[in-house]
Amino acid sequence: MQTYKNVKMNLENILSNHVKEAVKSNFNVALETVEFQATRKEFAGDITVVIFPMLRFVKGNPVQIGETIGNYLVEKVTDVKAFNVVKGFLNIEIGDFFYLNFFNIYKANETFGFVFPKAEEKAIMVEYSSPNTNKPLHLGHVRNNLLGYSVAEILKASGKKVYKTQIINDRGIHICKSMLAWKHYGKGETPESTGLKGDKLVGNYYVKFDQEYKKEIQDLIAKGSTEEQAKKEAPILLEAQHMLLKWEAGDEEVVSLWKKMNGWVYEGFNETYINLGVDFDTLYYESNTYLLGKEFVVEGLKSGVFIKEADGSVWCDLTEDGLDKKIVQRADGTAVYMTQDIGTAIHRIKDFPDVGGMVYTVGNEQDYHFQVLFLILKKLGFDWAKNLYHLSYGMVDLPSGKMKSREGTVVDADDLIADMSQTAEEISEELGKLDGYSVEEKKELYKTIGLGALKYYILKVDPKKRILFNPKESIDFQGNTGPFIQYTYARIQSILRKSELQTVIGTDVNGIALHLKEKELIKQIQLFPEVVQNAAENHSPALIANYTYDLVKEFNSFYQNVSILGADDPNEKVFRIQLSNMVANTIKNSFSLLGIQVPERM
RNA sequence: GGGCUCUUAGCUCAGCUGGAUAGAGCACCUCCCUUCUAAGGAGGCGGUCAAAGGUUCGAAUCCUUUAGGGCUCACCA
Repeated sequence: MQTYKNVKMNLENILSNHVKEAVKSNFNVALETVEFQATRKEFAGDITVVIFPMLRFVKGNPVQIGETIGNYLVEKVTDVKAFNVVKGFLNIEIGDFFYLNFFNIYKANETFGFVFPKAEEKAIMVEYSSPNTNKPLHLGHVRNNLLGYSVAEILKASGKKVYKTQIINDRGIHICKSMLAWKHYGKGETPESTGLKGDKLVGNYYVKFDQEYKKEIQDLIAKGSTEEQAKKEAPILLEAQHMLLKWEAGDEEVVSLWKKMNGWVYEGFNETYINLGVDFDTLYYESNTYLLGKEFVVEGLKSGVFIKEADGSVWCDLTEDGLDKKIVQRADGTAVYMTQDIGTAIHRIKDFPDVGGMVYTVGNEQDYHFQVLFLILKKLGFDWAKNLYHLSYGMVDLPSGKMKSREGTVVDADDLIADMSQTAEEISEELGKLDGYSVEEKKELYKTIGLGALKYYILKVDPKKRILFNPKESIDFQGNTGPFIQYTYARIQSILRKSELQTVIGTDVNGIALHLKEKELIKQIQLFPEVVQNAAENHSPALIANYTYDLVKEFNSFYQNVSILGADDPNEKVFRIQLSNMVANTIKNSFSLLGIQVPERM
């Protein structure tokens, strides 16, 4: 397994200088860098020096150069036990002491791989979720939430202070539509009276509006209107537009209905967030921020970043940067989407002065929007504008194609979570697992497993790629899946429980000779900090997911081929038990970055 | 049409500064439960890395062109 080619274990740091010295003393050339990679499994060795890049500076045969460096290292570096050269690759074998030493380091540091935030470093604000308040969350939001949450956790683990936030789109014609339909057809229904989740209830009225709207269009067409006319003139639509105006004017009745229905939605959303295991440190509401950016339009005009047209509209000319001209304020003086986002960004920095950058988790259909937004903020002269990142992700497709609310092919988030638990239950029952557990314990476990499957299935894919969400495969528990990894964790816990029952004698770990599988495991664990940093830099939970899978595969192979509790030497037994514990610990830490829980038994 | 982006095994995906014979899972075929949890392990089958050029000692990876898919180019959000 060779997932991370650029292995930067401590080894690399140790060896780098020695290799440079070897080249210096033998060839009288000062190298700036040395290229390392993990040794392929079919060759003996732990780490490999690539000789090819040196050929530009050192003249000669790569094999001979490799031999020379290898001899030097064996002689001078205690950790280097042996070497072999294949073509331009110098494979170095490391002594067991290095691994045993790492083993002792890890034992003393349970949060191995996590970095604590430095006080002087700026915080990062991560925005995700950001739904409309007129309908329930669906599969697309699930991807957004999981990605945003996970990236926030990964950034934390990499040593950043993080604020999680969202902007709630609580304003606009869409919520008026639900309100209107509820007023006309709702008969005073509430979540309590219907037993429905608030967001579901409001969503139903949004659908109801659409149905009535369509009916009215048909009626108008029957009476002789064109379709285009009818779409614009349907009474219910006009009423909704009127309602929006009243809302903006602060009409008491409209505002109180708006507050009531949005309140229902928030309660419903919260339930979904709790089920998904995501949370927020601070919230922003569009109804509070939509007017914000305007003062900076004035500033931008002063500094010449923006230009006012004859009709009064304000523009930002980005043609020199290869983009278009972008409107930032309408002729009537009202704010557009872009203005609002400018205002919100500035507002956030004012609220949290320790924030020095932001991550926006928003679908890739808005790539252009964010490119423009970031550029405008730079032009306005904010120093934090260079630390903005659009965490852009692809759509979630179904085997039947795109999700379309009109065609009823939208996968509801709550239904999805419930389905996953249900399937976890069916499979577990069939396998006869968990016999003798209480109903509550089982229920909890099914949820953990079902959610583990869902989260892993979504997070293991590179964010920028589209996901094909195949319901059948997403609940698969074999192979590269969340439950498979959870299962391995649970199995290790079982080993640890059993090991407690046995009297374990001996703790002298230093005397033992390492099995190949044990070395592989330790190497994989050693990569963890590097993977976390890499994932943080690339904003990619997929790196964490695939790393964990590799680790688990490595462990399973170990588990099947090496006796843990039945080791001959008591010291070896202790070592293997503790090594298993290290693996479990790493799985747990790694999965916590994906927001996935690990069960003690399953 | 302009811009951005994706294309790797039958299917779903890894492959991170260019390195050794391109890797997993699913599916299909062989083996392995009297041994710490078989939701597991060992192996087999399966590839023109969309296509063609170029750069390089070396390209799935970088550059150019082409084909196909997606997104986007509103005084909507």
